Amino acid sequence: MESIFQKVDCVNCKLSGVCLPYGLKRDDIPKLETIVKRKRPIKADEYLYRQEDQCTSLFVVKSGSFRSFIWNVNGGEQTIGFYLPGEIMGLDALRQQSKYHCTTIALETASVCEFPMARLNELCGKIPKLQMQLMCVIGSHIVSEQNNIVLLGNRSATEKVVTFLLMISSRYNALGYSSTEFNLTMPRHDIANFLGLTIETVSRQLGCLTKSGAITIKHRGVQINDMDKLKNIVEPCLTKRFTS
Amino acid sequence: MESIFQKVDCVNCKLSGVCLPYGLKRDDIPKLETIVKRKRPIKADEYLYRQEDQCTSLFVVKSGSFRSFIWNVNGGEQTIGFYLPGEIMGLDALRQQSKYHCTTIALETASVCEFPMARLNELCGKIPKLQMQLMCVIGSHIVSEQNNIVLLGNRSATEKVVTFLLMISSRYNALGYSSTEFNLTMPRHDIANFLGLTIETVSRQLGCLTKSGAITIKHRGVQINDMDKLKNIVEPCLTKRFTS
DNA sequence: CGGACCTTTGACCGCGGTCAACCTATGTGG
DNA sequence: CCACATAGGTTGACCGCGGTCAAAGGTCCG
Repeated sequence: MESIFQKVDCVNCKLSGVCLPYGLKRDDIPKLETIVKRKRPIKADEYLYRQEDQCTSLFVVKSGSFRSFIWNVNGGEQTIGFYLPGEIMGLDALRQQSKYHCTTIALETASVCEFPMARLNELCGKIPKLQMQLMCVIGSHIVSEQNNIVLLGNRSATEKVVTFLLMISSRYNALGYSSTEFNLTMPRHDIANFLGLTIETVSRQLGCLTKSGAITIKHRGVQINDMDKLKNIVEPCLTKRFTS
Repeated sequence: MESIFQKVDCVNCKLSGVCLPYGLKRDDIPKLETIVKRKRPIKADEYLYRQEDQCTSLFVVKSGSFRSFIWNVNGGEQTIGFYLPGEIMGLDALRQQSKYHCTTIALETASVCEFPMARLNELCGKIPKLQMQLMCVIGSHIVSEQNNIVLLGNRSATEKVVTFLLMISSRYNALGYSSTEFNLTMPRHDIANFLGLTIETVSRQLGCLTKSGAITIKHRGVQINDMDKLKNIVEPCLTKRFTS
């Protein structure tokens, strides 16, 4: 039986600019590669980890996309985030010896790189640059969670949906993909749940945006026709205060 | 002129059980103490740091309480969290060389311990236990931010207000204070803004809870008379699933 | 081609926002 | 000590956004 782990090659990975090896010296990268596990592909709706699992590893999306959510006490779920290539998952695992605080599943066929926390911590002690990059990645994650809180705060349904589209757009853009034409890999249900809205409201908002000509929607496919119009919806009076 | 920094004594600090020195060997603690700055008290409404400031330090609340918020583009603010003694602030600073992503102000006269990131990172390389504890503290912070997202998701005004009271209650309890009688250090405006509600709605919800006998409110003072009633509001059908 | 699932669209209504008035606590100056 | 001002908090009346319920259209499976 073949190993489920594939050969790891961080140097030639397209995501090396945003992942943990970033900034490392050339001869430090092999040290990191030895602790990375690259699992076999994960199919749509398969669990990456569950809320009750002992948490031991961080994960970085290599391809595909994921969704994580928390079971609330009534059995319902609250989606807390979506993850695209290069993004880190399982940061609750920083508290070693504890359990994951959320469940993460694949939205489509996907693959990840797995970093066991114990060995990563150890390596951070030896490679200061790795420590710095880990902190940087964690900091970015915290900032993006703060942005989610702002998104869910005092915002109308229109603002939420538009902000969501713009967030996805800029994340694809950062990966080198088109910022104006992309596919939503998650069903409406997940978007609605994430935004604190209902499926119907999301659908209606997308309908309105389509009628206004700002976007074109075909099922999961999104095309942004008027980026400025979208930005003006979430930032009605763009002052000079933040033009830096 | 006297130094603005007071003598640091982590060993005798009441918060040592939740702060960064936790788990360290006795002779490692002085090393940490040398990098901590303890600033003069901060008065109500004074800034601890601002959104545009270069970020260089983490802070732990020593006494008093804080609120942090993000300016949105329209000039309004979105409160993203409240901080009680022992809680960590300024984690956006993990991305060194960047700027704080939110602004933090004191809700009342307060004091903090300041940990410069550069020196803390350095020390983490030398003291593995410190690295572990830092990761643990960061992990807890991330988990609590995830909980905030769940709080703001698909919840009614009643659920939000009750959850807020229970969160504050359990945090005071963890500090060794009463979980049933405490003062809210923030005005209604901040609570409402944090929960994505209006002042009037928060006030009405507190009014209803008072009428039902579950709580007694006197201005900022809260007394919880029926903890179970509150818990049942946010967890209507408490199944055996999570009784662990 | 049938069936399951996802998505859209419409009609209705209730929760929570908005506006306004009033109440309460605290502080200041005469 | 009271008169007054100010900020924070409460309460009521009204109404619109978005949730709920229902039904119909689309898409992707086998």
